[in-house]
Amino acid sequence: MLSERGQLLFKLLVERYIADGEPVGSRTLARDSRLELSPATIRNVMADLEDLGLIRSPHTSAGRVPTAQGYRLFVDTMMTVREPTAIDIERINADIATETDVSVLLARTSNMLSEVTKLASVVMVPRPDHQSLRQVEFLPLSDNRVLAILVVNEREVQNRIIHTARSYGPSELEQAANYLNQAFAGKEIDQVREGLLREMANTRAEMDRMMQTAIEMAEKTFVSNRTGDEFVVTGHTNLMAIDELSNIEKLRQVFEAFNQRRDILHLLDQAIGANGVQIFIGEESGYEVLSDYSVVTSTYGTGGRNLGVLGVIGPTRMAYSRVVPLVDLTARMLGAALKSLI
Amino acid sequence: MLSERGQLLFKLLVERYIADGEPVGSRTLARDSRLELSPATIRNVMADLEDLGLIRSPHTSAGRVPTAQGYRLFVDTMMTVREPTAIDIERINADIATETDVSVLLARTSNMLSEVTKLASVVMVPRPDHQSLRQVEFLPLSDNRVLAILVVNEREVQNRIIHTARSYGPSELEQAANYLNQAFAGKEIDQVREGLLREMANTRAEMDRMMQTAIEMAEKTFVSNRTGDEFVVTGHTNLMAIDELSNIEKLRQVFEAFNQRRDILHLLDQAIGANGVQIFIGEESGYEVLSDYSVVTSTYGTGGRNLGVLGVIGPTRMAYSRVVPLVDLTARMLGAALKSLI
DNA sequence: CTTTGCACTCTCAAGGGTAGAGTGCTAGAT
DNA sequence: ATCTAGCACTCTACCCTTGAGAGTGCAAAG
Repeated sequence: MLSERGQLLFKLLVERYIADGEPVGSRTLARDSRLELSPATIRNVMADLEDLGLIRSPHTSAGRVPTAQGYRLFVDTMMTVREPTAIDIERINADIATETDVSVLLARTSNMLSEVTKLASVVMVPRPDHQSLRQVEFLPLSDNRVLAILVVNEREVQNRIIHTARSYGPSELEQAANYLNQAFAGKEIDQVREGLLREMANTRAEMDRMMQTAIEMAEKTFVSNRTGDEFVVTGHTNLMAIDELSNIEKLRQVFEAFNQRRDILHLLDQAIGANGVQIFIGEESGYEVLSDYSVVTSTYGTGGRNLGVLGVIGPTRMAYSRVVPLVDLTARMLGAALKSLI
Repeated sequence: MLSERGQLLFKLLVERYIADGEPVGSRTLARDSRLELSPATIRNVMADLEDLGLIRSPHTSAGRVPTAQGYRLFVDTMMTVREPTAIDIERINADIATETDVSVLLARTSNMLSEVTKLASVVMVPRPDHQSLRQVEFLPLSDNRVLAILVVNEREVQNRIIHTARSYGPSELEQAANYLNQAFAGKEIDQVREGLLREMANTRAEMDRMMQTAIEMAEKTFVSNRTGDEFVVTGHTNLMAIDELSNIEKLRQVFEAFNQRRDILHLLDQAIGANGVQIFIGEESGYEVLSDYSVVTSTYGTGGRNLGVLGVIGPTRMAYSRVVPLVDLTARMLGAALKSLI
């Protein structure tokens, strides 16, 4: 179905096109291939490749460029990855290994990745799949409002302002907090609410004022706040410098997609399922806006657990052989860095 | 120095150019002006305006466009502001008046402003000029680290992780927190540290273990964190749709400026000095990247105090008469909204 | 002071011509 | 059976020209 020679020439063509960005003609390919074949022979092979849907001509006399399907074959079976240079590794290490604040770390990783690849980079912020309560605290504010401070997952602080039916005094709130801390510390936050409601049913009759306070507070505090996932984008301005993407309207749509967040998140969600590097070429991502773009993602995590996804977005003819190992390496180093922090 | 007629025609020219984006010729202006003057006469006047540096021709046969100096004169002395439409007011109100979370409010304001003006919008996040401590809490973490939670300015929660020389137990930390809360609640955070150091000097001899703990905690917790100011940018993709800015490299530089934040912050800092709406035309902003852009800002605040700056960035030929009142209105409504929240 | 008339300049879009690149096909060479 | 050479053909990109249109500045007349 695809001869040895066909494969070789196809690979060369893709590499050449990625390097130059110009459609590749038979003469060029003949020269490159060192096969001592005439351009005419090459043309026959190229005609076959075109029949297979791997390459196409932008117009009659303009060499060939890979199709999305062609890129797919290339990255799947014939790409020779170029290991990151020592300089790149050093760079990645310097930015990732030293940072100790998680959210700064993620931002910095994204930044580093977009600078090293010269593409737009996305790092998804991990959504903790469990939130165990460590401590809760209430402070009265004016106008029947209470500030609730939760410490969750050992070190993460959340706070929210809750509106209450009546005003509560400091000591009432303190008692309620004490009770909740004692009864529910270490429990999953989702379970706290349930637990309380059960408690309430059991002790309905003799419920004292303190318990009532605790229950009102908890009801309003422990509402689920599965905040929609977040992600960090950096280096999207790099895309403006890439000449074949200078279709400004198209570019604008992609930028809008970053802003809208919905599509990008959905795309990243797809990627979090699989382990390791994944490549979406052109419309494989499922989004029309990305038709001229490819997305290279990798999951990152500590130990066996996937925490999130990171990746880059660039033109379909990005240098996969360089980008893929960079994304992979970054993901692994980020995972390692997080391991020591979480 | 500038005749009545000169002024009239100049104003017409600017308005026309802002509306169309095409250089304005003498014939067009003659028709517009309803002055019953021939184009030739108009030409003479235009020659004068050109001598004054208010307008210029892009090339020999292409009508005239306002210079930066021209825009300056226009906005200073002859612009007739168009009051925001009821729809705009409604829109602004809907987005601003209902939000109760400050940071969401600012983001939403920026978003609304860029949508209403179709330009890029910036809202600077106010830096509180005082931070009074309400309460502090310590939680032990692993590896000689302690999580400090501060409640500041009545309702704002900050937290930081501090590394300590030895490990502390929960009760030690609780005592230290109790002491600090009792001694320093309501005080300026900057003063807490000083106060503690003084205290330490006084009681050097008989300092007990609890006090030592309190002091170590406080030293590490109350380091100044005048976090550099922040701002929110939205709608910068709007700029891509404006045809005269389709010089992609230039646009890229402006986007980079948003990312780098330094220049934009400095620009906003300039604006926070003055009260009310300010207009920076072209390079008046002091930044070369913004040479084809104008910036319209306004300070916002509650009562007499300026809390921050917001504004829009767009092409020099933006519709000032519409944008200026919108920025002004937004700033005042944001100020009002904040008043009820702070 | 204003207008008319006119020559001039410049841009923009359309048209035509050419060079170059690359193709597909066929017929002959290996 | 496979490869090559030759060739006619197609298409783009670039350059040049050309003409229309817009707008100008100037001089002379109203």
